Amino acid sequence: MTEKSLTESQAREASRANTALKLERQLCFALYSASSLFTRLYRPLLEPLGLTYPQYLVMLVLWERSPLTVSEIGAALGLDSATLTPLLKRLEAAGYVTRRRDATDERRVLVQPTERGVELKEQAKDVQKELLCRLPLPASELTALHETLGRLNRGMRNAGETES
Amino acid sequence: MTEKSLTESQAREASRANTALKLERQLCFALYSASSLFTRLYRPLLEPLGLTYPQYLVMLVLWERSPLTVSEIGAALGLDSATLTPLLKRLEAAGYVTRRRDATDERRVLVQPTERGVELKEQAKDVQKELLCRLPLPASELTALHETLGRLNRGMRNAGETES
DNA sequence: ACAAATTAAATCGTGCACGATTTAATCGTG
DNA sequence: CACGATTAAATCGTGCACGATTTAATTTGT
Repeated sequence: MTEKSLTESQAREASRANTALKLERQLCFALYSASSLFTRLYRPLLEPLGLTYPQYLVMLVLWERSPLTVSEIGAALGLDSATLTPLLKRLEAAGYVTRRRDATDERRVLVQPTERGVELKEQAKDVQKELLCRLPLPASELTALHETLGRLNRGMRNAGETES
Repeated sequence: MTEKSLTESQAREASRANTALKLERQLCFALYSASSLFTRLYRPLLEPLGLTYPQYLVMLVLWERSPLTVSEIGAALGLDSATLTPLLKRLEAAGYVTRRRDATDERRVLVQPTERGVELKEQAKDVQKELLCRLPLPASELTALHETLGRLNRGMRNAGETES
């Protein structure tokens, strides 16, 4: 390799790398903003139900299957007991869930929607309908986004487990 | 419309609506998880630099252009002074930025990387390279994701401004 | 059967996010 | 010029997120 070709090659290589790094920086902003804005879109609609966005996510999990232990909810959302315990206590205080020790294993706490918590599911559907109207993308794009995020998330979960 | 056809039509309609609502619920999880996992992937790499992820985002903004006022940083990231003021004070305490009142308008505070803060930019590039390796998607998919998120974010920003 | 290891939840400290309010500087209009 | 309106940042209170530690129940190895 001559001096010149080496320099050119290095320049091309550096340029490609810089493009990739720039894309990644843009992705930082895009992902952070998307998550914040999505939450912000939900907040005023959830407020009348007395739910914050993380509380809503927990209720979504519990509406699918219950009772669940704190750890099971945590596995579904990627949260630990330090975050969930106080959140669940607030949901309990609001009358939306019950928390009780599992009789067969006293270490576990079983969480389950109350009757009021189950009723909330129907009101939440109206919120979801309203939000869908406000989302500016066609369903096809939302599906594509969901799939891409799914691949990304699976990969990131692996990267997290496999790390040194 | 006969009883029967009405019922069938309604059933199809309800089914389509339920599919859309389910997609939206899945998107809630996917977006929330993606943002959390992305942050979690960055965290151990940023920790040696003494930066949290939000602090890193602020530095990314300041590396592009500075000095900026608190409001300008806030506009770039969708954050208000209640969040930024303490964060910037921590960055200042770490020696990465300076904060000073704008002489031409004493209401504003100008924020600017210190020499140390500028040096950090190079170390951050190594972090970005490392993270890119750990990301499980090809550049083409990352680009597509960035574009889709861009459309979504523009739309959500409008929806937020236009709301009742 | 029992001690050590493991597991589940709770607790503590720090930092981010945000609505609401406060303080201070600037601007606009009479 | 002056005074009310606006703007910028800071402050306060509440809730989420997470690393690290603690407490208590269960499991494992002998």
